Amino acid sequence: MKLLDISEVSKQSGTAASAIRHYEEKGLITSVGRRGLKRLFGQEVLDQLALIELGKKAGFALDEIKTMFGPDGSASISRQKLYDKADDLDRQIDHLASLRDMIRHVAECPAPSHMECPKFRRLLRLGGKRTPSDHKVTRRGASL
Amino acid sequence: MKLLDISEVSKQSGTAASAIRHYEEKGLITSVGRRGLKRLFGQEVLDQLALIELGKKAGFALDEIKTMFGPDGSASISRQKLYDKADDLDRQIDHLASLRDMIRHVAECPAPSHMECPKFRRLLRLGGKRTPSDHKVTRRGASL
DNA sequence: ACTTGACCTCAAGTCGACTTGAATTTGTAC
DNA sequence: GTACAAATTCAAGTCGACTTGAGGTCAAGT
Repeated sequence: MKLLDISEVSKQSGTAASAIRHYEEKGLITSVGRRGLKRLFGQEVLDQLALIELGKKAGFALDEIKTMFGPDGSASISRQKLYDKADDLDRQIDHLASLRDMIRHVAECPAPSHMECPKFRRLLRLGGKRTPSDHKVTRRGASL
Repeated sequence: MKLLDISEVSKQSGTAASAIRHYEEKGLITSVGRRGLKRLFGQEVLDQLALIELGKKAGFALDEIKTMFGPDGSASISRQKLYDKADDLDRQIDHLASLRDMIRHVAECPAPSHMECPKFRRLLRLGGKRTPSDHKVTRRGASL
């Protein structure tokens, strides 16, 4: 298997070299060795970085990402914790959808002040509170 | 209309007093006056704080929230910008949904290593794909 | 042999959103 | 009129995720 130096990894992943070093230091990824001083990485690091990127976009801290998927990409974590995280995400998705609706509404509503618009106020209340009942379909396009 | 002092606002909104002061300093909210040194707020500040909370949950920076809804809660911003934000949110929701699917999958998949599971890799690629407007994401959450 | 440029380490800096602490000023309660 | 809790200001600290900078090392090309 071909080994990559840090600039190669950086180029292919779009992640800054300094960030890659940072991730290694934090234990999210591992270099397979060195040539002189220079780190060498296996191909799998690209997948791991993609995973890290995704986790970050989802708003997880590096430490959380690290515990979600083990250092080798395997799940060393309890099922329950994973389900909890998934539920967290569902909640966060609801928040985002609320805000999106609210913003679209603001863009269209003719009311002089948004706070005077009952629809807006409803959306606001909806976004701030947690209703265990409503499971909205928020995702566009692709199904699982 | 009844006026609230900061501790009342804090209690009713669940926002720390220090945070409320911080928001005022940044211009996201305004106190309507003082009694001695003490700030007095109108009822509307509660709605504004709810709005700020929501915006934060959606991953927006305070400055962004400030420009989204004017100081008085009115939209002083262009429609186009609002639509753009809404689109950002849609994109972010997709990311979250991808990660959620991935996590649920990890919790259930029997494959020895997730990277060996084609379904997992598909989900990873799906979540990692770059949209043209997707520059450096420095902050957690949405760009712009 | 030597210069170059990519890479290294380690410390310190940055940015956003607050929090914390110290010193001070009130309005109210006794 | 004095004590007290609650507010105030302002400066500095914290946390996460990096970035930046200074100074050092090394393999490869000329």
